[in-house]
Amino acid sequence: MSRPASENPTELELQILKVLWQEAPRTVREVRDALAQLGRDLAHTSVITSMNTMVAKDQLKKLPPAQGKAFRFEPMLKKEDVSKGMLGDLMDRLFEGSSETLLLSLFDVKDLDETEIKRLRKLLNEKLKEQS
Amino acid sequence: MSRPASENPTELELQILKVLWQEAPRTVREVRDALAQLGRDLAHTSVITSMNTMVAKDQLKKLPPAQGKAFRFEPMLKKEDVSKGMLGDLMDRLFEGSSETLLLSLFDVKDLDETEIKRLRKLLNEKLKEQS
DNA sequence: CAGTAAATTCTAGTTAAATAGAAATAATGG
DNA sequence: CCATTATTTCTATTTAACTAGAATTTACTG
Repeated sequence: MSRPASENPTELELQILKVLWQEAPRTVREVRDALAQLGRDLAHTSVITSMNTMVAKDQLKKLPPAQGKAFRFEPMLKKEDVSKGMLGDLMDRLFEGSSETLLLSLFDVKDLDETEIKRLRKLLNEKLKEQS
Repeated sequence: MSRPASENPTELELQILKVLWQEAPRTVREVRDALAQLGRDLAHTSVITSMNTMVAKDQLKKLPPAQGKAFRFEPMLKKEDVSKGMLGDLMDRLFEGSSETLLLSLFDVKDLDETEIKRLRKLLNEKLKEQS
């Protein structure tokens, strides 16, 4: 046996998805430029290769060219779903599915200041209200 | 160029670390058995190979045999640090470093019930208290 | 002390992920 | 309609991650 394909997007795939979540559809060149902007300077062909495998994985959809010859791509996954998947995965693998343990760990990650904690609390209160 | 080594432990490495966080030091056989218990049934040699690379990565430390001939291993990383690293990484990559966005996503992951939300709120309140 | 049982080391194979060049293709302006 | 230029397709390379067998080493037991 070998390494299994991960359920969630890989690092590059995530970056490409994030670019397309901002605006879609986009051509490979547009995506490449956006990645370069973020400091990920890839060859044009590398981006194509990656995006084509993403199409094969049903992460992207390939649309016919608008005016030129360049295909356009749009995301097939929603940001919320990917976030949900990745965070849920981490929660299961690392925190045994406990949201509390996760929150406790969040305290370590960033030194949350008072304002931030209160904002988080506010979120919880709103969630409580909308649920009852 | 090729695929870069990930900063954080891989899946198998994480499972091995978790076993050793429960109790250490342990021998390869003990770790292997614990993994099998969790449904990850690997050949003895596979576990050795993996644990040796973990030693090379300074994730584990190899201790001399106690009575038999089997080396014992103990974790060099603390659970809190790994959690911090992995969660922080996810927060940066997916939520642009925003703990609020992360918390909002947490709502999607699990349908938190009232009790759970209140427990989370309690955690925040305690954090507030200890910080002032 | 020799044989056995267990552990380790060495070697190797597979797949995923990342990257990119060469060749082929297609659009468009002169 | 042809040459240029951008785009895509095909192919290939590299490394990480995962897995495990063969050969070797080591400890204990009768």
